[in-house]
Amino acid sequence: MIRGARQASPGAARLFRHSRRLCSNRSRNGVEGPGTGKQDADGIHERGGEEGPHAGRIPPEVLLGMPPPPPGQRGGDDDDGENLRFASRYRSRRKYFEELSLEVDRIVKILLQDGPGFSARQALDEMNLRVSNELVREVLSRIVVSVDSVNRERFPRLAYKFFLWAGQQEGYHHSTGMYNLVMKVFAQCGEVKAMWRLLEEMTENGLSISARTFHLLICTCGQAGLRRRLVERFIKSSSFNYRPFRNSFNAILHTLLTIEQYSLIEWVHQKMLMEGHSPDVLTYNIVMRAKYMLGKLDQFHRLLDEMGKNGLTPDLHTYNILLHVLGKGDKPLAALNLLNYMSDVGCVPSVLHFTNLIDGLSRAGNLEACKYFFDEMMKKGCEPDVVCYTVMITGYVAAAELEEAQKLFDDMLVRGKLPNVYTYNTMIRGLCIVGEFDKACSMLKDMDLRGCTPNFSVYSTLVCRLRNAGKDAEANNVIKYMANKGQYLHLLSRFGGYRRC
DNA sequence: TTAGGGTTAG
Repeated sequence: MIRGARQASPGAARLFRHSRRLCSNRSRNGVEGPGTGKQDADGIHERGGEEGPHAGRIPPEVLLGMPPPPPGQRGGDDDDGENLRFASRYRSRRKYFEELSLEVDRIVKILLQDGPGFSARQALDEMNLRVSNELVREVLSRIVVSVDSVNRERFPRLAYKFFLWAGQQEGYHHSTGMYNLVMKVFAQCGEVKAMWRLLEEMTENGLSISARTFHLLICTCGQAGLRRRLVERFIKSSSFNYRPFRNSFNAILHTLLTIEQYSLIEWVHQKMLMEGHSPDVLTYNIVMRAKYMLGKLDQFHRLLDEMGKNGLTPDLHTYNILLHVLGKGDKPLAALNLLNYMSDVGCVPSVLHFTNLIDGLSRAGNLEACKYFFDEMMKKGCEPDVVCYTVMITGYVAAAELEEAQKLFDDMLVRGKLPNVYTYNTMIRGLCIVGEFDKACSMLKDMDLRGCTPNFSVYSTLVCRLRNAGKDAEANNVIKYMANKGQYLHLLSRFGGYRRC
């Protein structure tokens, strides 16, 4: 047993599981199911011993970004040579990734042993590795996904030790992406000062700074004042890799949108105008979304007008937000006109547009219009997907029309659309609302049967609703069910014993 | 990381 691994936290165990995680069948909600591999006494999963086409390693077709050609599909004498070349390339790439994965395993083991009496640096030197971008990225990525509350002091040090060592190897230079990965480890562990030091180092080394760097840093700024200062720094920075200036502003605005900093978007937009940079469609779309989120609908419409006056043509994103706004404002007729207009100007509405509209209408409580557009969408040959179904179901659940919700739920199964964790959560909540607790509980099991791993919210919804209905025994059964599967044990305390939610 | 859509409760 390696030293270091003996005290392995679940995060340390994940360091070894990560490559398998990539090749395992992830559940539809993106939440890991319980590990199925063998475990040793320390909780570190052994490699191998699995069956199936993806056992133990990243499927090469995933890494290659292309599927292997199905046997027989590329037949014909002329294709034989190409098939052979493809197969050979495929095999050599697979071998490369298998070897890479083994090297990463060894490096991780060495890093975990680092401490008094063991120099990880020396052990890494002795490996005589050829350091590549892929190798460094994979090691750092494993650390990123393995950080937890137990190792959050140790892992940044290990990551940085490896990062420093790798940066000193001949023929290898850290890229912006690699700095971002270490920064991500620091961010996860609250090492804010270290992140800023890395930023300085990137600048000193002449590396460009990306929107990702900005994203990582802005998330560490707790105060609005700090966020503004960071924005200013990025706008002025010659190493920020977006030029001309409008693109720098747009990159910043877009990042702010992803972290829901709507007021800051307004501020940056004003700054952009004051500095004389003209907005483009992307700028308008982002700022309009921010205005909508802030409830400033008058300004939203003013911007829309202004956009047209400035000669900018709305794009599919503009239509998306506009349809949602019309739906939320319960304006189905205007929405219908807009959909027709979109088709006329060659921007054919997609399932996303219909979903956005239906979502808005459902929030406005106009289920009749939701159903109308849902049917219209299908008439136009646009197949509703799981999100669209879920939006419709959510509308019916909100109106406590469970029969309709159930019909849609059944319909999506018939049409081969698998419900996901959002859909189940909504159905379970709806069934609880109308007092159908037995059905709600059986739906939880149905999820598992269909390979959809419940997330903690699903359990939480069910437990809280059961408790609020005075069904403490049933609630405890759900908690036991969850615990028996070994899921979310670290969150068990949130249920707070036997009290009501 | 220059883009789109969905749940809940805390």
